[in-house]
Amino acid sequence: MEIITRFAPSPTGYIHIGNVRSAIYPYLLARQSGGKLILRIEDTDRARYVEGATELIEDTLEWLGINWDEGPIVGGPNGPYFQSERKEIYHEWARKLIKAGRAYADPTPPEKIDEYRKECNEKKIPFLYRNYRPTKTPEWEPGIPLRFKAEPKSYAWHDEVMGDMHTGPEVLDDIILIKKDGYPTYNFAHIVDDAEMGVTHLMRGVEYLSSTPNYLALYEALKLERPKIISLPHILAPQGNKKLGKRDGAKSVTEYREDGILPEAMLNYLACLGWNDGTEQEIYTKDELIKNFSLDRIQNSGARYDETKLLWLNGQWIRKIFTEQGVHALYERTLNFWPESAKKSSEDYRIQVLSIIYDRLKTLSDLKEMTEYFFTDPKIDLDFLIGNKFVKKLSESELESLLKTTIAKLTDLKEWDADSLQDALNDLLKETAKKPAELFSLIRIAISYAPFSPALNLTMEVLGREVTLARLNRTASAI
RNA sequence: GGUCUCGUAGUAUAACGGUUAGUACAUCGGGUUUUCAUCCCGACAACGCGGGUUCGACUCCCGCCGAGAUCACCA
Repeated sequence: MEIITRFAPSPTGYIHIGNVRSAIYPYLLARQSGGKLILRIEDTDRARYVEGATELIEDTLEWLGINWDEGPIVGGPNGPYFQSERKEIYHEWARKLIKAGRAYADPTPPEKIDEYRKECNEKKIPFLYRNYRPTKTPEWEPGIPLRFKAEPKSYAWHDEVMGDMHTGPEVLDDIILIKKDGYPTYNFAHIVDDAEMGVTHLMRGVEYLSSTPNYLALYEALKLERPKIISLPHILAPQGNKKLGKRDGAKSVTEYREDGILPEAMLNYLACLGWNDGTEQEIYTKDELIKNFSLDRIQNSGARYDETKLLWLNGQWIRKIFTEQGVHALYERTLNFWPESAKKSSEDYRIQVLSIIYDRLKTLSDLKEMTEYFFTDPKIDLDFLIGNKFVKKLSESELESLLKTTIAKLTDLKEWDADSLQDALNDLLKETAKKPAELFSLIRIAISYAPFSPALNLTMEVLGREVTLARLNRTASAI
């Protein structure tokens, strides 16, 4: 049997890390089995609809490398893929239900319903609308909400993540199928759509677990086969025990793109939050995730979102891309992250810088802070010298003569490459009888005035003879 | 309140009847001729509690405690 999964967001804003996993897992499952992923936009709530949200969702999925087989943009045989354009389909199914005596138009005004609810709350008994069913119901027509006529009974089902489930009749109620405005509720629409689109595996957040019996009743009344049900635990906010949401400052997935997170790292991190394959592997490519993913190893408790680990993974991925695909491949990813001053320099030079700095990057945006001095002469700040625990022991005249000796040595250097530079530096250590910590710190500060930088010889090689000597001279005369 | 779910180090997780309870991130030490990072080595640190069942329980059962979800003409 072909596996067909779906991701069905409502276009009310961006996708954040708390809910993107319900796109990732269906994607992995579909791809691993050679099945299909459907993207469906659930836009039946016109009040909450946000212009441009659909594009935001598509953009996020594309960035993560999650492509869909049916849905907006790509189309498909079961369209339209926007619920707002499927009104007639829902009405058709609704009429079947009415005909079978399983749905009724409900003329009760909302205020009356609130009263019923209050009454129950006061008596501390559960509020069930089916106990207040109107005795006389009109013919259904647009403008009147349509309710399901529930039959109180027990249900048992299997949830691929949560295990065997069962509930009593007390959870079944007359849920609204079609709203006053003629649009279906989620409760009704998703069932119709999943059936029409042939969805076999239904993955969604655990928040739907408690309404599942009502959906089961609906499948039954509609004479539909129910799909496999998979409830995904929540991702928890870093603080407290709440599910991660926009109110906790959950950033949009694509915001991480601007922050210099690689999509590979993001996908890797999110997929492994609440799922593991039982091995001790930490770094997974998309293909490895597809290959190893399995429903039965999805965690059944919530997982806390931890940005530290994401950052670590991102660093790993930066290095992985560098070693496996080369500097150029990594460079392609960095285009938007260089400091302003880098624009003057050649691409070739930027690539040289990247190849010596890449293993210090946690995010691509670190480039801005970390490479400035490669492109523009740093401001001389003698506090760097005073603040260094080795350099500060040396007197001013000593500093000056050390710099002079270094300048002389480097001026005479035949070849300006990493090896020759290292040899020269080693000679200087001998000649001046200084410790590496003293001499190298001094030189490093003089040419970069940065809190950290790559190995000295590599930094000088990339900067070039002219710039290196000029910077050493500048410091020598500033002391 | 009803119904349902979950509970291994700070975090993510492994082990699912017999292990010194494993791994990774974080933290703290140490190493790799300067710094920061990488890399390597080491340390700290966990089975929510209480009863059973069993020769033996993190693992099975019961109770408690704690946490979460849901009870909308939102999805």
